[in-house]
Amino acid sequence: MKKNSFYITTTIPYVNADPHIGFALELVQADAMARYQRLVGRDVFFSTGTDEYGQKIWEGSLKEDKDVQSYVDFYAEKFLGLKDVLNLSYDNFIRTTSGEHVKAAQEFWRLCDAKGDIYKKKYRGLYCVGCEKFITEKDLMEGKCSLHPDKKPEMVEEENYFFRLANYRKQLLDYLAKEKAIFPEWRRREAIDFVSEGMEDFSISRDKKRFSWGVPIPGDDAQVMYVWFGAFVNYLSTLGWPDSHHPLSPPLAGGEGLFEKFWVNGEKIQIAGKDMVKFQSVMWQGMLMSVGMPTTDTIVYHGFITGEGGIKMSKSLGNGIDPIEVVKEYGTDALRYFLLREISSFEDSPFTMERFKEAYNANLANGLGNLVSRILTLSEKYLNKCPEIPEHSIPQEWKDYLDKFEINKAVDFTWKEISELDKFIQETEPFKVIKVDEKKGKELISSAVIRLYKIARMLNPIMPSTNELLKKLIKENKKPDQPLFLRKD
RNA sequence: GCCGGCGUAGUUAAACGGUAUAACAAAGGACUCAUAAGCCUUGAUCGGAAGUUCGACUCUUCCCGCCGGCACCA
Repeated sequence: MKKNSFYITTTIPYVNADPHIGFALELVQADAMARYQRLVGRDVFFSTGTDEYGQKIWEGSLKEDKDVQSYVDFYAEKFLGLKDVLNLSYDNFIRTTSGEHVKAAQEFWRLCDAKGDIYKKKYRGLYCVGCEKFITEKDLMEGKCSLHPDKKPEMVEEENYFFRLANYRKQLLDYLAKEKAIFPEWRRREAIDFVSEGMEDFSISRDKKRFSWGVPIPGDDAQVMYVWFGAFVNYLSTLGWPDSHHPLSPPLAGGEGLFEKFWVNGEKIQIAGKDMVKFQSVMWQGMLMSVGMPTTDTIVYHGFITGEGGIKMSKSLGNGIDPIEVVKEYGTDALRYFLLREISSFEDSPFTMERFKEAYNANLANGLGNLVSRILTLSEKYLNKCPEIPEHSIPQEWKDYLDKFEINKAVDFTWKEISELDKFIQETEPFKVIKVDEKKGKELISSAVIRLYKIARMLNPIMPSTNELLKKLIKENKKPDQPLFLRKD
């Protein structure tokens, strides 16, 4: 039996660059799942936000010669702007620099500390004065820092706080033994391997002497929280934890707050990139175990968007795609369509404008758009009003796909219906029948309209605006004034 | 090096121990309600080699190529 409350989050990106297409994918996937769950009648809370603390941010602000707060405000604004660009339906946007979040992160720290899972330990590592940070083997070139070969790396010792992740090895393995813990299923092995192959405690603080842009640690002025530790807590602070009364929502019926309703009693889903497995499915789950909170039910990992031929997108190659530019030219729903259907839900997929245009012309202009014109032109001309639409006509197969997070398959299914409806018109020829047998012709047209409405319903999570427009046109029995999707040449 | 994934028509993908399933692109055809759209027809011997089997794209081994993980950069 499914829980009625459904909670879904994305990861929160670092605000040191413009939003890229990969994060747009994550947002749109989460949004589609949130809309789907609402469609089937569940109570949904969908959260996203930005991670604004940490060394990279600090360095970024110095580079742009900006005050760090105005630097993060500037970039956070861009991420907030995606709400309109991508037509997102999130319920809250949490910034890690917000007062509520800082408070929550500190409270979480206290709970872990009270449990005895936080301790101080000396950390020894190679420190590069040029980089002003610890460097690892990978950064070394012939024993010297690759960025500062003139400066000799020093062995430096620093005392940090550590989290006793290793205490939770067994519990984590039990957690990861559940098939539902990770989607796609085969990524679970990666997490299990990580836990069983000598997973160690991890450091959760940084010395303020080096940088201070982080959440202050309760009871220790000399250190700030390491970004990971604090950032994870956004999944709780966005629900108003630890306060039971969140400004977003007055206490719910029965005195239950958002945190209780969604984190304690709801189904909890996180969406993240495939590089996050050990962070989200291991460290974060270990932290939840420490404070005795329920773990995340399922974490769904998507692949990366690449350039032509599976090559990583990068500025130097100039093969990057700006989601905002795509939306400007093709519209929000076209981008959502492409991300949710043509990009694999789980694996890496290439995104090029050429590919995008082909998919747009074939499936949106020639496919959906043309079908809508076809049917509504006939119905406007020959029917007095919209035929009666049956209440429940969402196919179970479509729901099954979405329940497994196989968004592309759900969209494939929808497009198969579109193609079959095209064939139905081709074969039954209502446009001819209507001239010789009015009753039969009207029946055929009505049946096409009803089938189109069913398709419109399935568009709800994928292309929300198109879904609304289409339902409206069908109800009003009007053909569109302008093509839904103009062909691009 | 170790662990895992991948390599199928021009492209993106699917399937299965018994002679390969689609979509897009391309070419040709009959039609016309529609956005010169839609419909029909046409192509791959499955990265390479060997083996198991009556039979392998599907199982095993080796090789080649690509990708991810092997933690504190997020």
